[in-house]
Amino acid sequence: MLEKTFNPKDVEERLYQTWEASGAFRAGNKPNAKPYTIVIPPPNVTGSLHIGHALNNTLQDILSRFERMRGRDVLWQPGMDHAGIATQLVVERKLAEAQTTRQALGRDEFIKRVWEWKAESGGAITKQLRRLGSSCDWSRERFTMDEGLSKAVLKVFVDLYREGLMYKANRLVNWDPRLQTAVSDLEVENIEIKGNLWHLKYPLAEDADLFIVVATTRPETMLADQAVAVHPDDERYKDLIGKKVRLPLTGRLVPIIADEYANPEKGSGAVKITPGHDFNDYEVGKRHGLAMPNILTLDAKIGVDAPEAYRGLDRFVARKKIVADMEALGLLEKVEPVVHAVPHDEKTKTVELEPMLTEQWYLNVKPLAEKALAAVHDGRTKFIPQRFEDEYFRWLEDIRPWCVSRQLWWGHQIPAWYDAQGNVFVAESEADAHAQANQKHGAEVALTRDPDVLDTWFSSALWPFSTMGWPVNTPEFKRYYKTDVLVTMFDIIFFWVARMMMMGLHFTNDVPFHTVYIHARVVDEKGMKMSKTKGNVIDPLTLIDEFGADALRFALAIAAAPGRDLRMGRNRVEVYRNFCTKLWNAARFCEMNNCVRPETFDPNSLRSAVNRWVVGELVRTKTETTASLDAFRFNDAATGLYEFVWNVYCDWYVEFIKPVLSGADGDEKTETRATAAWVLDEILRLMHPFVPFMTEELWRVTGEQGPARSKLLIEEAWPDYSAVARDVAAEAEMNWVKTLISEVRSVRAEMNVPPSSKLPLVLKTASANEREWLVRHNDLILRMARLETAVAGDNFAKGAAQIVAGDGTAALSLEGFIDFAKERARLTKDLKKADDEVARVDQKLNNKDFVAKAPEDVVQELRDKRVEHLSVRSKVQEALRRVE
RNA sequence: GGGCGAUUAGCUCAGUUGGUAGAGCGCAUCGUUUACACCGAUGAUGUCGGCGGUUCGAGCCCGUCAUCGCCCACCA
Repeated sequence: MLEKTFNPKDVEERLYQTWEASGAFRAGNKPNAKPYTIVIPPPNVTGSLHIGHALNNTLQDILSRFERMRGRDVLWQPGMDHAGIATQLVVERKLAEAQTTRQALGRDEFIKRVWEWKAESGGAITKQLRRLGSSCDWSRERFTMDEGLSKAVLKVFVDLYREGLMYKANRLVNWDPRLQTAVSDLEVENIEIKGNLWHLKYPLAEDADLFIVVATTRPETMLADQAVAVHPDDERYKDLIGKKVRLPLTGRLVPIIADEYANPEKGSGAVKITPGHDFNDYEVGKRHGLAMPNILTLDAKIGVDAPEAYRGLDRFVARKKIVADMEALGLLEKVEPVVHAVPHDEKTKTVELEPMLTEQWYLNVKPLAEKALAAVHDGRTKFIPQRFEDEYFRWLEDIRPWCVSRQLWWGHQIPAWYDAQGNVFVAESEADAHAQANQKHGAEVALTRDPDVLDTWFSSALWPFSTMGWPVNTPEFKRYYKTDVLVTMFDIIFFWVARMMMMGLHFTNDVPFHTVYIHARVVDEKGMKMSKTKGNVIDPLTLIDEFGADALRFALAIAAAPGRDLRMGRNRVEVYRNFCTKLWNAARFCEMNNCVRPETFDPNSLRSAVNRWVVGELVRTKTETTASLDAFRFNDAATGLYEFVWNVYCDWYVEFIKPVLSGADGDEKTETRATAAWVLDEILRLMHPFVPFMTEELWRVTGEQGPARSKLLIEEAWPDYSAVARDVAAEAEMNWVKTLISEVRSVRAEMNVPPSSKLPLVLKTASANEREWLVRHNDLILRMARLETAVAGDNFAKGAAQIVAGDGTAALSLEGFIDFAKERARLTKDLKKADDEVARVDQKLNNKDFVAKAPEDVVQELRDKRVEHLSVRSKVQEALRRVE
């Protein structure tokens, strides 16, 4: 028995456990089937499920369940990312609460604590993914810091080093002074802030009364100035090139140089050059062989190489002091307020990053990028929507070396060891490094390992194949790689997608996936990006608690236009909870009317038109749903199902069959019960990828009667209706019925008769004055009677006939009406088709411009067509007359 | 500065090769007659952002402008 309402809380957990225990999620269940693989974008181990995850995983789950039902051997590979910086920060915060620091614990102990923390709370997000219904193969869950994945990381690093692509270099890098680590170009967020452009006077060495004015937003860097640059063609400064200025505050002499980098239009036209603290100046410095001193410490304070007055000052304090000192010296010409973009850390957006000269590991990604570009250009991997390919191309075409080292503790430690002389030995193991060192030195020497770890995205880049056991050529790797589709968002195309493409192609010689589906970005109801600070975050778990996972999933799926913003709010989920309830109640209707699944059911042998019609609509819906999912049009698939369930099955079909089900027993009633139950069953299959919990529960309860179910719904097959003939006549009849009913509805409105929801019963429930009207319009009655005969058998017609005959104005013969209705529907349709064709042709031919401009043979062809259509038309018309 | 996306009913959005504008929510009126008030019926509401072009015909194609959003670059 079905409860009056569906209570998600009561069934979701139980059903999930049933599924998991059944082994339905496991890959390899169908060894002879074609594999279908999705690797999950691994959530951060520190993470908790947010609404974006909910969308991402709903879509993956829909695909997984759909393909599983279509008979594929599905591997949905789950796992988590160690998320270097994020995780380290979380654990450090915990340490701070315990009044200690990672430095106090030491590296090994700290790492141990991180693993402990991971063991404690690391499962949170996977539990939440389960609540959503995600059918991942949990037996294959991976973590980027697992032994196997770490081995893959080591091998990749060492191989790239041996190929000469991985190297160490001392360069200017984006430095986070708070975390004290390098970050990659991608992790820099430029934020516009209000600042000042200070115009500083630098006295010439030869004559302190003469000045050259430089403009800067960062006066504190003048302590490390190495030159003043002017444009070689700048008339104002031509004579000064080669002379020297005496830097105020430090008293150092630096040259005035000519370099095209100086832009005469900007500032004063002369620019101070600080190669150690600015990316452009760094290039200028290299060109002119300038020294590159660093006057900042790693936490962005003024360092020991600066004049004593400034040492130890924070960079912003030093800035104020330097401006004040310059002003006091009369060397501040003017201050101009400017808005300019300043690099910030991407995570908190609160720390200004500092260009810092440090030694880091770099990966020359250029050769890898070329392969990655080619693979998308030649279509081995395609993006949905396609426009993201352009972004991908743009980034890869202009790619710069990837700074892969991070000065953190949590992550994959770089497999490089140094001897006392600083020689580097890169190896997959310490023993191997020692072996290399021994060979070089001819004796055992002490080695120290590089303390740095790799960028988190380095291991993420290997995810599609490292999770399959690579570099070992495992059966899984052979079977499930390459994967089929990557479902992700546009914000990590560069961070992750492009890098997986590069690494995948380089190390496996194949693309990691043939399709990249870029899903929407979920924003709040006002279109604002969700963020904790704004307080507009919608918690998917709260929504699941309130409306059920099914409602949330359907709400996400039906709104899932790729690559755009998706506004999500509570009331949207409510709408689809209502839809789920509607389906539940349709099932209750069937149950109450003893619509039990028959032992066998042949959709082709149905006699009643309404049953044949609903089967046809079902077939159409299945075809469209399949096509939509094949094309990743989740919204179209969901919309089609919504409309079929609500507008076709509930609004029309259920209403139409009520009189039959309440009528006398007989073949028609038996047939209708069977059809109602069968179509409901098929709805459950089609809906299951979207709404897995409710459909599985309905599958279970409806299985309590009729033939026993052999499988869970999750294990069932996607419908195949190739043997079901679509009954065009039944569809035409139903369209006719619907048209007539709307005629009656408008008549009722005209007559001011209260509308009724049970319109197919209009004749039975007619009020006295309505009946009177109907009698007056006997013609319409007859038509209703005829069509209802065709649709629902004798019951309707009898009802109609009773009304009419009861008033003594008409009597009705029922014979021949079925054939009549069918034939008429077919002919009317043909007639309309012919009329449309003729009208279309006429429209063209009546257009003088067209006739004048179009080529002769085209016009003649249309004339011939017109004649042809007219002859068809007259034939059809004649046939129609005969029938009527 | 360069690029991309959006602009359709009060709100949120569909609209797949150009052919008479759609849904849900909301609103108004009515209705508890064998599933469902998390419901049913009916109804009102649109110069499809502006202007120009191509076409017999444009929400859809082209140009241009406007507003909003995103990405990249610059950062003296």
